Amino acid sequence: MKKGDRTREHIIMKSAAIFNQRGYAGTSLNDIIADTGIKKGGIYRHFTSKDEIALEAYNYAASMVSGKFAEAVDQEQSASGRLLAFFRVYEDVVDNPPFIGGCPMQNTAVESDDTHAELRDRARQGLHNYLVMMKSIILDGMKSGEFKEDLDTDALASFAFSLLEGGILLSKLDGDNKHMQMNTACFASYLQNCCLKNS
Amino acid sequence: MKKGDRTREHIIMKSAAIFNQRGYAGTSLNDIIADTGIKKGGIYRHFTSKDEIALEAYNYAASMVSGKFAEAVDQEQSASGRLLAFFRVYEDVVDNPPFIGGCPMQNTAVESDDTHAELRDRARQGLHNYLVMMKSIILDGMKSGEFKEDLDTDALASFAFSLLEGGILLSKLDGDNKHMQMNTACFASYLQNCCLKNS
DNA sequence: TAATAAAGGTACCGATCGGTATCTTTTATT
DNA sequence: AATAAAAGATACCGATCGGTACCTTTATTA
Repeated sequence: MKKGDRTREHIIMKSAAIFNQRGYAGTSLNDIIADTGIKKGGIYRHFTSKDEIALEAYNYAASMVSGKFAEAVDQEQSASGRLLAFFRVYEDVVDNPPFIGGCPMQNTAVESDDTHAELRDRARQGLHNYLVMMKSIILDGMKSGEFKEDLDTDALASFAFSLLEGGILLSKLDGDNKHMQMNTACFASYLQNCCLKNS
Repeated sequence: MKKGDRTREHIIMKSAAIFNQRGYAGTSLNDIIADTGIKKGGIYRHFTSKDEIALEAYNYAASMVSGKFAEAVDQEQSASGRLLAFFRVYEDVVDNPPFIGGCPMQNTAVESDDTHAELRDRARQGLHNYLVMMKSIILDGMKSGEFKEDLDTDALASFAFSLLEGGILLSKLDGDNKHMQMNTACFASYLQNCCLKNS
């Protein structure tokens, strides 16, 4: 691996952290210069524009989070456990989120939905991927006999993911993990009382 | 009412729409000038800074939404109906949100949590107000016998509000109200199966 | 209607924005 | 070790940023 490639990765990692905390419009090249220690000329050797940095940075941040999701899901056997694993990744969103600044999909969705079509489309694609993952978990649970057979997979996936993202929002804004914790407990009891076969 | 006061309100209304769509960092004074038709000198006669405009604009947008919440809640008699009324306000978040750009609290929370302390504090105060409202509705439902007596009001309020905000996020990002609709249905069935007295 | 206060427009300020041309230094290749 | 290629720093570009001084116009009051 060449020096330049390592530098490029370094820029992406550092700027991903800044973009995920301050947003696209709220991040300037001088912020990136300050955090990477690389001057403007050095940065623009590896990227053609701020836009390109932002897109690469989003990919990096999103892949970090999805890696932690996959890791948490793989540790669980039951469908219920796998759905709840998503919540565990964000259980300490206040002090130890899977990526600094919180959920990249959420941050990008909220900032870019009306302003930056390319970033919004990536967030949208991420959303679809997660919903597909969750629906697949739910379907497995139905096939294995863990869940009732008449569950609406679309509805349950949207429900779970909305609750997760909403919990992240509330806990980050309040500076208190309690909202995530209570949501996780409520979702667990919902699965128990409304989705499990013997309920 | 003097001319200047009307102009000030006009600036606040217009800029509230811009800020709620593009965010604080993403909105420039030239954007406000373009939308209001008032030149910089005219604007700065009524405000001391972009910050002051943004804070007033947030108050305006937030009050618009909370007015629609109050209106929707007042139309319902039961505690379940009142909780579901919050969802109805955002049932067509894609094409007809209570305020253009979506939920001001959500937008402000996500953009300003790491960057603009004053705006973040207003969003945080708004969150607390809504949670208090919801807890009060739940408590009323418990007292009236509609709800079980052992409900955790904090948990149910966080749960409901998280689901609402998460649904707004998903539906706006996806450009499809279905997530809000499914969440509303799921929440209704949760109330039915887990909160009502005879369940 | 004349005087005065309020409101808004014009033109500018220094700072910062994203981006580029060019030069020097470092790295990799032979 | 010599040389070529890659990487990074410096210095600049025009445009736009938020903000202000000052002047003209419009409302308001006497």
